[in-house]
Amino acid sequence: MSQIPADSSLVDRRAQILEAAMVCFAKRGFHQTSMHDISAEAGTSVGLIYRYFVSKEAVIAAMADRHKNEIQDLLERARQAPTLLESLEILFTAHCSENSPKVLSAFVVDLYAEASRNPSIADLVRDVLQTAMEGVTDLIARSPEAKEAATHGLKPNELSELIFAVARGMLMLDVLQPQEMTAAERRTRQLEVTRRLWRLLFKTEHEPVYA
Amino acid sequence: MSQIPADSSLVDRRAQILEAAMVCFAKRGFHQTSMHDISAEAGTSVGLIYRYFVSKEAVIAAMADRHKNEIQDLLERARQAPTLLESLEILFTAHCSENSPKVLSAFVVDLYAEASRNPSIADLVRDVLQTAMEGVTDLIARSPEAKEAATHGLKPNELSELIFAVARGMLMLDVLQPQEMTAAERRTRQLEVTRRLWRLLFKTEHEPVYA
Amino acid sequence: MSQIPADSSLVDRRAQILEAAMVCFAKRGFHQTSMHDISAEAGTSVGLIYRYFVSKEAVIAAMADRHKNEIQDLLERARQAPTLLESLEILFTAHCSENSPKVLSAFVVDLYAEASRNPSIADLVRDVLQTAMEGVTDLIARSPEAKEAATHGLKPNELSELIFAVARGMLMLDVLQPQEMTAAERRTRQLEVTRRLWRLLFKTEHEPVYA
Amino acid sequence: MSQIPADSSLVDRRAQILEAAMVCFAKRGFHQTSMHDISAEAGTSVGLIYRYFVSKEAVIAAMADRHKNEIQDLLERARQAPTLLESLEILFTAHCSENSPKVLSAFVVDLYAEASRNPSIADLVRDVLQTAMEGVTDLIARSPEAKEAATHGLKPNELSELIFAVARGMLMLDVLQPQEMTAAERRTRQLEVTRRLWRLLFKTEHEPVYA
DNA sequence: AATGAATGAGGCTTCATTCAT
DNA sequence: CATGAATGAAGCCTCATTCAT
Repeated sequence: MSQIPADSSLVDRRAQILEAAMVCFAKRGFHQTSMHDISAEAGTSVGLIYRYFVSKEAVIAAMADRHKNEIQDLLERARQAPTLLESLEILFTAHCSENSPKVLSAFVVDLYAEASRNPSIADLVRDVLQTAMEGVTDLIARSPEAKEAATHGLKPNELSELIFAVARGMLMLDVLQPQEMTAAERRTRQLEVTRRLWRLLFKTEHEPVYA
Repeated sequence: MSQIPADSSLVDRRAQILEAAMVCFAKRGFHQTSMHDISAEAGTSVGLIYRYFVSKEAVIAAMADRHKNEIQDLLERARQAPTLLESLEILFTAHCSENSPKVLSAFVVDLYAEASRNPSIADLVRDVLQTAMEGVTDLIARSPEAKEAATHGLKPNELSELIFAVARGMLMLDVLQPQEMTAAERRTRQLEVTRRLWRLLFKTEHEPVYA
Repeated sequence: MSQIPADSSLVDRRAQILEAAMVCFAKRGFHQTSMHDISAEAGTSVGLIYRYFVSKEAVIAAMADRHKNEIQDLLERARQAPTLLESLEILFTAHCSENSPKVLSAFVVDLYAEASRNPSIADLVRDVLQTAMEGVTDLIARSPEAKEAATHGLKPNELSELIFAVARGMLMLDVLQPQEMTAAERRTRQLEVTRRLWRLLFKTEHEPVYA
Repeated sequence: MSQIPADSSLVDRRAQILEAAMVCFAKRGFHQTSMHDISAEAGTSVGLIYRYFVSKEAVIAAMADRHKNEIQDLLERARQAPTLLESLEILFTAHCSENSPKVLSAFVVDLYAEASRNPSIADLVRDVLQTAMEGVTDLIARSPEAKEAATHGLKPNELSELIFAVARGMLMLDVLQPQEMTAAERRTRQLEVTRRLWRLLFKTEHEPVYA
């Protein structure tokens, strides 16, 4: 029943360490997180991390890479959604999910901060962004909502740029929310503003019903 | 009663150190910047910093505070502008200025990252944001453009929220730009997208002419 | 009673590991060589080394012991040589041989350095030295060259002491030679000076012809 | 009375640390000596060492440099001696002196070991050696002992080479001496063999009287 | 027998902070 | 006021050694 992956331990360990690193990075930031913090969170020894990562730098890079994959998965899931607006919602509320922490706003902001001084991180983030934006541009181009509606003379990629700008801006705002706020509350706050743009852009009369 | 030295060395020194700190923080981030880095940039000794700031933490806090003042000054200047769109432009291109570095995108992103784990910074940033947004809300409320135009049924504060979200989002994008890009180029890039929203919101037919 | 496996895997493994250790030790020195270095050079796992050696210390000790055996073999071969000078040459150019590395100058110098702080190594090195010197003393005592010639009133063991001192001194010089120098070139350099002493001591008129 | 050097603290500290390093290096070798060892021996904090040396590597390099200076001083003192043999004795018994440890045999052997894998150390040691040998070659050339005597047809530099080889070889032997042996005893042992060569080379009938 | 994942102590280095001058 | 030498805790990383498989 339970499938055992061939290279289980190796893959699992890496993933386990990255999971722990994500928690620490989101909580304390890259450079306030010590290798000891990560190993403690992962429940391993410090030395073990170096079996899977050459350096702390490499953990950060791998983390960034994982983020890239998460976003790609997210994009894939977004593509499956029946309507454009639902796609956007999937894409832009992942960081307000109760579930296992995959895309956390504090982490993303830190990632951009890191990108500002680490060219290889900058390249990666730019790449993620471009892929995601192209995905959304594509979604818009295919979307009946966007087609029918007069989108104010804006081209799909221009719409996409605006949508991503607002999403990033709201994610940035998210890190200011008090710790007490639940994921659901934060999600509501995010969508409130973001949807306002979407409506505007796509002149939708009737909103889809979200769970 | 108490004499306030208008430009005493005390004030100058503080400002000089903060100026140096800003350069370092933008270049390396808060936690990669050492006190020695700051003192070297300021051309003073390490010990001197401790005469004006109780700790590194305090330098960061003061830095955040300086940022608050910068934003308030900016807001003041924005209020002087003849049109709403010009006001917005002043407000949201300060970080692409050639001049002495007062509002730098890398610094702002770092500030938000810091806010995500330092409640007192978070409070301050929230405060700055609220003040600025109220200012813009007010500008919108008074603006003939916003009044005349059908602003899609959105209230001034809702418009303001959108405008700020896009501005933050574009600032975040700014840190990804390659180092070689000049301030002017980055400014163009920022405005290109941001103005698209403004036009949309305010249905302006004819753009103001910028230099 | 107890069967001694002539070339059992146990013996081979040990030898294989020691061979690898010699390469590493000569290249990096005892204490810069990690157990992983040795296992990698030997093409085995780290754990395996601990099946044959109780600790890294033990590898060094065994290495020293191997050196002792090498020197004894060398001495034996030296004894077979037809003339005293040929014997000496065999003895004192082993470290300039192209062949598999058995006596390497860098290793020997490191061994003496180690001896200076590890009494058991010091004992062993002293022992090796004494055995070899006694061997040479004996060779001299039996040698017609040394007998006939007026050896300046020096006794065989005094001659031997001088010969060994110069040989050690030249070996020490050998480690300073640039890496590019071939074994043959280094050999020439060694013999040039060393032979000068031999000639002096034994007043040989006609040199033996070396290859 | 006591002269205070202008840049006392800076020079003193460096010297103090190097002095401590020499003690540690001679006792444990370069790579078994930790920075903590050095700081403890010097009676300072670990961090302070980094105010005067960029890295441990730099301490070793400075140490090697100090050695170079010591040898040059020694050479100068050797030049002052009335006879060649006295000069040689000064030069080749420095490492058996009771006084503050300036040239220690264990350190020198370690230095050669280090030279075998660190090209910049090798360069320095080669340089020291060449300077010293040229000095001795010069002393020989000027020496009446060497001139009058038939030096076996050997040229001054050839004599010098032999003398240095034996001296190095005896220094190497010195590290094998048990710890209990006093400096005086070791000195006697060194000279016993070394002088035998000198006598041989210079055919001196009457020895100078040593203390 | 053999492997290599795992451990954790310890080494090098940095850096916020203090304090004598 | 100002300096920068000094401290020592803490961070990153390595490595000898163990042990489950």
